[in-house]
Amino acid sequence: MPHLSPINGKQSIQETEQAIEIESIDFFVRMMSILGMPRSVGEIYGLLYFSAVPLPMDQIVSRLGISIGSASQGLKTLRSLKAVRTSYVAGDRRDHYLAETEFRRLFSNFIKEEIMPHMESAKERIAKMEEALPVQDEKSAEFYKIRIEKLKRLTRAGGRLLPALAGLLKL
Amino acid sequence: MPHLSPINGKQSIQETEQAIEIESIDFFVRMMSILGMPRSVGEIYGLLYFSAVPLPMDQIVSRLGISIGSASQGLKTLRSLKAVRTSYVAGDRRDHYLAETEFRRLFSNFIKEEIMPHMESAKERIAKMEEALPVQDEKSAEFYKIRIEKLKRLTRAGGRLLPALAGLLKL
DNA sequence: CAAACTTTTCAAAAAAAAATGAAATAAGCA
DNA sequence: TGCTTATTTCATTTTTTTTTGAAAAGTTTG
Repeated sequence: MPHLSPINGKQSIQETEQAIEIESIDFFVRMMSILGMPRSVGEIYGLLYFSAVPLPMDQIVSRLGISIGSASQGLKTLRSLKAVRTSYVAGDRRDHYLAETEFRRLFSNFIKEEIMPHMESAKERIAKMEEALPVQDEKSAEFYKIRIEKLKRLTRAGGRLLPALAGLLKL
Repeated sequence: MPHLSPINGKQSIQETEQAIEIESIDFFVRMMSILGMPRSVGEIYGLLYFSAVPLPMDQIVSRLGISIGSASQGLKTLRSLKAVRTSYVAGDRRDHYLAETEFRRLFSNFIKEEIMPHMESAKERIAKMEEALPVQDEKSAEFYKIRIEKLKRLTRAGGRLLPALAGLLKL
């Protein structure tokens, strides 16, 4: 293992920053992957989260060693979740990106964008089950009704609880 | 499109059950995929959810048209989440599976099994950041401290809120 | 205990998801 | 406007995940 520290054994400021950056990227890559986001999205957010200055895309590309295609796609995703925003930097025509660090808002956007649309289509699917049901008139009909009712309660509860969740997140 | 209904235009009980089964499988395949579970797991649960009788694995295999490997794997996953349980059927040596339909409990198990372990490793990663930090002693140290503090609040809130979530699920 | 049946495991194949990079497009500047 | 730089798009490649199927392991019962 190469010797990276100064002779006195203390790590330089750059080394500290680099160590934190690595942990941050690791942290958010895993976080995002729980939420079903690709690695690159986690990497970009992790890098920006501990950057005091807004970074242009080419900096993101070179520091993370990812392709410009991935960076562009990842930033698009992060923008749509409002997890990053662009900040104007005088005398530079590139977009510069900054991490949005208010997790409550991020979370709320994620639920609205990524989860709620599924709840809608779930409701449609339950409606189809109910369309099919009424013909059924033997004893098993009761069983089906109960199971469908459970699904309805689940989606209703989900639809109410999930958007309210962000509010519960007292950070 | 082939004519599947009887001449009177009403659908048979089997057709109704099949229609509901299809919607159920569709419903849970999507549900599970939000939670990062493979298609086969959703299919199996969707089939069992609307089955009044416990089904043995070979029934699951033949009705879903999946391999026995997938079925075995999927059932293992579902068992570990306590989303299915086996039920004894007299005079049959095969295991018979039944869906657990109490979503509150399912949800709670999912969080405990799939989410909480990540929260633990997140805490370890934050600890590493704090180890790296103290050397840093210029003005930017403050920035890092604030960001790390935010992460700590996030993981703390997550660790408390997520396990409590199932309790909020009033179905 | 051995034959018949059931289930699990796991290497290989197939499918799905993500990353790449180059061409196309867009946007700022002289 | 034309030149330069920045960004997006998307067909292709790479990587990861899931499924398959057959062999191994495990069970039950005659």
